Amino acid sequence: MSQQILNEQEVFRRESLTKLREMGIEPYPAALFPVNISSKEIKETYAEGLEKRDLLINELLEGKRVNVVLAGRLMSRRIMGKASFAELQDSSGRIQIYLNRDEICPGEDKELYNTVFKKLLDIGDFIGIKGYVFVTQVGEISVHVEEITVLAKSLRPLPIVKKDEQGNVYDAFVDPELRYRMRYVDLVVNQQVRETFLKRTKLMNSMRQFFNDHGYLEVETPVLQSIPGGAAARPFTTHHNALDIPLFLRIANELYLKRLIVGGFDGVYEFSKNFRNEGMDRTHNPEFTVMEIYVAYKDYNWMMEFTEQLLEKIAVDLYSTTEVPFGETVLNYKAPFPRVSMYEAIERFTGVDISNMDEAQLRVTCRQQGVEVDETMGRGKLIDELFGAKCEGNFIQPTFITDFPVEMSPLCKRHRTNPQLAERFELMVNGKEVANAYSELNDPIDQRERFMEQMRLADRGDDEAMTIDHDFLRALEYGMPPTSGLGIGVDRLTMFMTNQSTIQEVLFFPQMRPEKVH
RNA sequence: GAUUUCGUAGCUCAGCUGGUAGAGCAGUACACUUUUAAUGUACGGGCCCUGGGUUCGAAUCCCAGCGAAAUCACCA
Repeated sequence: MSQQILNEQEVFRRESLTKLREMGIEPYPAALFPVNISSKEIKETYAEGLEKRDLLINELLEGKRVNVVLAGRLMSRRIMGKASFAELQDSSGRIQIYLNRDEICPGEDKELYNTVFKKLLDIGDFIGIKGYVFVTQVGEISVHVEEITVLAKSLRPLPIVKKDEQGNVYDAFVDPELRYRMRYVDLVVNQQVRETFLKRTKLMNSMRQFFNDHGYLEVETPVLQSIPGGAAARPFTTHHNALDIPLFLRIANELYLKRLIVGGFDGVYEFSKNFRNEGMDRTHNPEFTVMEIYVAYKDYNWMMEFTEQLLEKIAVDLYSTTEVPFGETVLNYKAPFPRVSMYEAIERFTGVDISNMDEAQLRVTCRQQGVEVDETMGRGKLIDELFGAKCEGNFIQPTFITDFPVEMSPLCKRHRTNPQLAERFELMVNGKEVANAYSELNDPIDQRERFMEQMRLADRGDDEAMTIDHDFLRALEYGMPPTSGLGIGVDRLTMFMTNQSTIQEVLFFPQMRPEKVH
């Protein structure tokens, strides 16, 4: 057991804790506190229709007196002798509270105000108050406190962020390392961080509602998989002791959802935490969330319409408009979105029509366009590189890119009119991929061949090639109806919908190197 | 993985060409019965990320390490 080294302020707070107990006040009481209103409800309910003069003189208010019980953290104090103002922060926001010594301590004993409130309580402590609503001389809706209860003592000083009348913020808690490592502090102190995460939840709820309204079923599929399929990525590996087998954290849930379509469900979706053992940067975290949905008897054209309706709904649910600011621009999610085929996109941004080129011609074209390529790259990979380098970043407003090379899409049905292409689209927003969808490959023989092709790639040294999943093939052999599937990067979509430029800002607890202990 | 920048009080930050530390907020004490970045007076608070080196002397210069951020590379 190592001795915790306390700074001066932590020592004071522990002393206050002891003194509270000596006074017979339990700093961590067990009983519930009968909260009956939130700070936001008070402000919304009483904001209108009350003349401040009417309310200022409390005696005049006897008839309209509004008793409230609320609780939260003490976030600031302005002590003026026998009266004090403070701010209480609950999950809905902050409200000013007013304490008067002789009202809190009606008898001779003034300890509760003089000692407990003024000395032993600190910023960050949880308290409960009972009192009534009033409006101050300058018009701020406040709570006049009649009873105060200690609910939980805070032993560490919070960063103090102050704001002036113009809304300028002083001493903001901004160090990203501290904010990510101690997200709880970040959330207490930075209102806008809290807003971002509320929007994230709203976004996911909006998606759920959309899918449920269509009658699709939310399901759960295995996170621990013995064959990490459905995507091309390096997995995290683990081991099951009882079975004595290696297991992998899923890199995708696609193959399981398709098994459920085989099983007879019309539409299934899952918010899937996926895990990929790859690099981290401002758009990649080792664990991340993808929403995948599979709908039977549909194709990728249907899915495009479904996707743009979904995105439009999300924007409206979050902002009551389809226009969402992002960085310097405004993204407009008003459906329909433009559809651009990959060949068209490449022609638009390079002036070269590659639709009839073979591998050798493509390699020359790439080099002419200044795209680095090597001899191991096949036709599909070359097109992908060309698109990534020359086109991708140009699609700022929501745009569907359609008809990818079939080699890059081993789980996707061949295009109905061009067997070199796949019936696949990606939704690009702000130059980044947000969603990916297929007319799903349901021909078991073609699927087996595609897996074999992946194995050949693996033998050639492509460590991202997919592993063959025999049970999945068996499922397809029983028959999967024509199906369209869609995957949406929830973290990335949240970034775009909340105007954040790093994934860390939309994950409560982004992956960090372990903190050093000393 | 590469490059660059950063790491000083609980928080936000100063600290020049080397002379072992400052401010604001927060804290402590006192005053103050409607303040709101409350105010006034006084006082505390530092392994200057860690470890080496150069030097009479290092927060400062050099090297290494640890952590973070940005850019690039990689990456369905």
